[in-house]
Formats: sequence, structure tokens, C-alpha cells
Amino acid sequence: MSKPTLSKIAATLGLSVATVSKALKDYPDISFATKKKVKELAEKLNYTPNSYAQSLRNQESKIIGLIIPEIVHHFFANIILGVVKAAEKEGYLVITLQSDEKYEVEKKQIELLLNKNVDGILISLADNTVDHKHVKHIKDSGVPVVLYDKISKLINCHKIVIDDEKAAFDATKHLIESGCKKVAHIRGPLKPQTTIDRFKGYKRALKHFNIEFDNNLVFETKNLSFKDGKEIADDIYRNHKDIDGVFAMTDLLATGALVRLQELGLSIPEDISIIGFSNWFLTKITTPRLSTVNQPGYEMGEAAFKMLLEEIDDHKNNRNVIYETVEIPTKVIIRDSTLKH
Amino acid sequence: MSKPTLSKIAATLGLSVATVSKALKDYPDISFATKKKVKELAEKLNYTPNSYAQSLRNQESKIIGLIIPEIVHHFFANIILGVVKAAEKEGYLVITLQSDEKYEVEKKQIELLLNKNVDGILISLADNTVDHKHVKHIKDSGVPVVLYDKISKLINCHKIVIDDEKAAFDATKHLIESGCKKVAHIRGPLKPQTTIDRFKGYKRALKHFNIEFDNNLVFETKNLSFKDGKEIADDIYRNHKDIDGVFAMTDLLATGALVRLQELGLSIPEDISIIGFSNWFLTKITTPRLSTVNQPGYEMGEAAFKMLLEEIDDHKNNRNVIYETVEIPTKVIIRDSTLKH
DNA sequence: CTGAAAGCGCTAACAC
DNA sequence: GTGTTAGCGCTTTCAG
Repeated sequence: MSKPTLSKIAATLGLSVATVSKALKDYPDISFATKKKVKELAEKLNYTPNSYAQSLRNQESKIIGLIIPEIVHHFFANIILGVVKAAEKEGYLVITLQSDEKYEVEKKQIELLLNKNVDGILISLADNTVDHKHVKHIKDSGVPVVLYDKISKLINCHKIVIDDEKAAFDATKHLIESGCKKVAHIRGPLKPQTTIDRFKGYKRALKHFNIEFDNNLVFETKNLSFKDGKEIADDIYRNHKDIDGVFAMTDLLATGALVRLQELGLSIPEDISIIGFSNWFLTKITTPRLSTVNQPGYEMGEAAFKMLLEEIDDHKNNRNVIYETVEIPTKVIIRDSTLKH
Repeated sequence: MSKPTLSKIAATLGLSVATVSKALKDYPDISFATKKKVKELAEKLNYTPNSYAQSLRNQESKIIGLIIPEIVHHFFANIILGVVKAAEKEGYLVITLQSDEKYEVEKKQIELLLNKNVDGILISLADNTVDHKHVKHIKDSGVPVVLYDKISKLINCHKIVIDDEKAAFDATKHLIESGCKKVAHIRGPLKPQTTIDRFKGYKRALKHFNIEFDNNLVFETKNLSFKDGKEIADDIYRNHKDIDGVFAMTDLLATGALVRLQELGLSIPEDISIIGFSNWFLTKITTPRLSTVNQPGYEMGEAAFKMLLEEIDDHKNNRNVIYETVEIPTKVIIRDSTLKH
């Protein structure tokens, strides 16, 4: 019951291995009769080419690597799905690895993937990744690489991102246009670019509506956790009664604030509007349902794979590539935690 | 800048390919001096073996396949993570594919994986999978396969499961022991085994406490959705005022019921206790926080990989295997939606 | 202690 | 139209 090979088919048919190979691939210089014979037997034996041999011969595996900071995560899981489905459509399979948001792990995993001779690598940088030698190393090895979501401007390659600044601008704009006069922002720690960009978008929206920026209305959290959201809500309730709108940098923070403010007796959105960010699953099941910004993970994954494939092809054909950064559009999703206008 | 190979190292060192290969693998019949020379040069050139060639030669790829019904799913994402991390530790990489809970897709993906000559396959059967020829085909191809979570008793292979019946028994028992007199059950559609087993566990718990089973207290839903949970809650409120405990077959159903019952003015857990199933992330952020049953995805993934690896080894060494079914223990997690006792 | 040689299964240039 | 040959890079047996 061992796997049929070209040589076995060749032997039973009294042909050469080369002829069988060509027959199966419909080379024009093989007679119709031979092709028929070969294909029939191959079919009957359930022949499939040995992929190791093909890879060795063709120097390509039709496998790509995907490094993701956190697999158990609504947004990132959507990215995985987008990549996997897009890849499958094009005959590629995906090896997924989790970097745990750690530079050291990321580095090791790049080596694993490179040693496996994958045809390309998709990677979202860990938050604490500052040095980029490891990504450089991928490029030096002649392996195409595409950065998605958390990128670095210092690396020259294709990139797939969302425009965090614009998305945050839109979210804040929605709050203001729906009637909020005093809009607070719950942000994350200083470092990652996403935090900075969303903060910038918030500020730009205020400016756009001629509202003076007030640093007392910006609340910084360490963990982006549900609990952090609740604590900020306490602070708002006690010390900033005049706040009537909150743009939180993640849905989890927003949900924490939403839950706590209601516990404290406020009505949402009548007393205070809240909008989150990411459109996580949980936004659909809060009471009231949370307005948010859709962060299109699936589409990003899809786009990232397509760009990678393009580069793989360019690479095979020795075309030189001009690196692009593609922005996937976001959209404000208005549910019930903000006022309509 | 092309990849160094054994023959390049051999050439520059004036040795044969065979010697270099053996030196790198510390064969005892190579002199220390030669080993040193070879290793130093390999190190310097950053030599890594070509994995295609190794695979072809050794007939193994150190890659396994993982077929999962739904990637964007808290429980399944945890399984992926468990598999990926356990595999990485043993030098294996994981190709992940999503079957969309469809038999046809499942079948196609098994072929993809088999054609890629993976060393083994991990698969959770789609809900609508009834025929098992495709899994049989894996075994016939001589590729180890382990079933996890959604299994079939008709297939003879290693399996990793939780004891749904016992878990449901424990959940119901907790409700009864904490004082509930009339315990309802929200269940899913008839087919999947998990639904059946959890229903059985519910019934056994009633029996264990000498409570008569009442089919009017069993609510069947089609989609296991948040909305379904809400609708059942309406039904309970209108027609079954005496129900004081609910065991829902998923956290989402439980959350729907919890939200709706509170909207209707009931206090939880004072008027009615609710317990869910799976310990999804969302259970921690409901108000009150949802009691549930922990479904250990990470551990299942880990265990599934370990079993697969064992079988891969057995297979390599021509040991014949006795198939086992391993149960990963679950645990009732008491939070605030059920009474303490 | 080292190397020659065979072979894993497939592809493609070239010869016949 | 078909076959021969070489080779992808590595491992391992066997001879020296």
C-alpha cells in the first residue's frame, strides 16, 4: 500500500519516468495515447507527486510562515483566518507561530521558518521589538516578507496597515457630531505606534471642531484591561462629572467603562456616550451594545497574503519590486452606546 | 549570498560531502580535528541543512496538519495555541486549516495535507460529518491521525476529549447544591454528540438528587447564539416563573439569558441562577460575572499533539499502537451568577 | 578515520 | 514522441 511514484507507473507501463512526468503535465510533445494511458493509471493508483521531491527540485514549498503576537485574540484570529483562506485559494499552506509579543521569540521563530525554507513570511512585530536585524535577515536570505498591523517604518518591505489616526479621528468625530461637548480619551501605554496614532486622531478631531485639547481628559492605562476600564470610569465619575463622551482605545476598556458607569447609575448614551475600537465580538453583547470602530482583520490577512504572493512571483521572475504600504479602510460602527445624529 | 550546502563546505575544506555531513552530526568515526574545522566553517557560513533534501531523504517533514472547525473562536483558538506551542517544543511546525464545520471542506483539506506529506494530522470533526471515509483514508495512507474534541466512536485512533456528560453533571449539581429547586436546561440542536452528552449529564444530576425530569424545562435552540439565549429568557419569564436555575450549554446562550432576564427585572443570582459552559473570555465581563465550566482548550491541544507525536514515533519504529481516548478534566468555575453554598 | 556511491522522487535540457 | 541524463542536497552503507 506504499505511495505510487513516477517510476512505478513508468515501470508498469513500460515507459520512462520522464515520459510519465511529462504526460501528467500535458507536455505537447507526448502522444495523446500515452497521455491517456498514463493518466488513467495514475488516477487508478491515486498518484500524487511527492511534495518533498518537488520542493527540492523546484526550490519552493508552497508553504508560507505566519508569525502572530497572540493567537487567542479576536482581531489576530481573524487575520489568521484571512491569511489561511487566501493562501488555500492559491494552493499555499500556512504555518502559524505565536511570538507572545516578545522580540526574542520572534527572532527564534524567524529562524525556524527560514530553516524550513518557507516561500515567504508574514509578520506583525511584537510591541517590544525595536531592533530589526531579524527581519533584515529574512530579506537577506532572499525570502519575501510582508509586515502587517504592527509595522516599522524603518523596514523596507510591503506593509498592510490600518490608518489608526484616521480611525480614531472618525470615532471622535462621531462623538462630537452626535452632541458630545466634553470628550475624554482612554489610551494605552506610551510605546506602541497604534496608541500614539489613535491619540493623535483624537486630538486632530478636537482641533477640527475647534475644541480645546485638555490633557486632564486623557486617561492612561497600563494593561488595556477590562478592570482598567472600570477604574477609569470611577475616576471619571468622581472627578470629571462634565465628561459626556468617551473614546476608548480598545473595546475592552470601553466595555469596562460602560459597565462601571452604569453601575454608578449613569445612563448610556444619554448621560455619557462611549465608543470603543476593534469591533470585537463582545461589543455585540454588551448592554447597550457598544459603538466601535471596525478593525478588519480578515481583510488585512487576505491582503497581506496577496501582497506576499505577488512578491513571491516577482522574486521568482527576477522582477524588482517597489515596496508599497496598503491601508485597509476602517469604519465607525454606530450601535447603542452613542447618540444618533 | 546563496545558501551554503554541504558540498560547498566540503569543497572549501577539501573534504567529502559525507565526511562533512557526519562531522556535523557528531558521528563517532570522525576525528576531533575534522569535526572542529567543519563546525567552525559551518558556523561561520551560517549553514543550515536544506529541509527539502532532508525531508526527501528521511521521509519526514517535521510538519503536522491541524484541521479546526473555526479559527475565530475562543475555545478552538486555545487549541491551536496548545498544539502550536507543544509542537514547537518538539521541533515540529503546524499547518492550520479551517473546515468551516463542513464535511466537504474537511475532506479536501485532508487531501491537501496528505499531498504535502505531513507527518501527522490532528482533526476535530465537523458537526455535519457523518461518513468517515476521509479519516480512514488518512490511516490507510500510513499517516498518524488523532481526533480531538469532536470525535467519532466509529473511528479507531487516538482521541482527546472532555467528558461532557460529567461536566454537565457537575454544573447542574452545583446549581442544585446551591439551592435551586427548578433547574432548566438550554440545549442546542439534536445532532452533535456534545449536545447530547451535556443533556445527559443534566438529566443524571437531576436523578442523582431525586428530582423528577421535566421536559418542559428543556429549551432547544437552533444556533447557540446570544439572541437565542435572550429569546429563551423571554419564554422562561413569561411561561415558567418558577424556574430558579438555568444550565445553558454554552456561555453565549447563558449570557443572552442573563442579560435579558435582568432587563426584565430579575436579580441574578437571587431570583434565578445561571451557569454557562466553556469559560469563554466574555464570562469575566458580564454583570454579574458568569459561572461556567472550564473547557481546557490549551491543554487539549497540548495533549493532542503529544499523542500524535507518540504515534509518529511508534509508527517510525514499527511498534503497533493501542489506541487510547484521553479525557482532559473540566472544572466548574463559580463566579457571581450562581449562589454560593 | 575518510570517501565513494547509491538513492530519496521529481524535473527539464537535450539527444535520439 | 520518447528516453537518457544530470542534478536538487542530504544520509548512510560499505569499502578502503
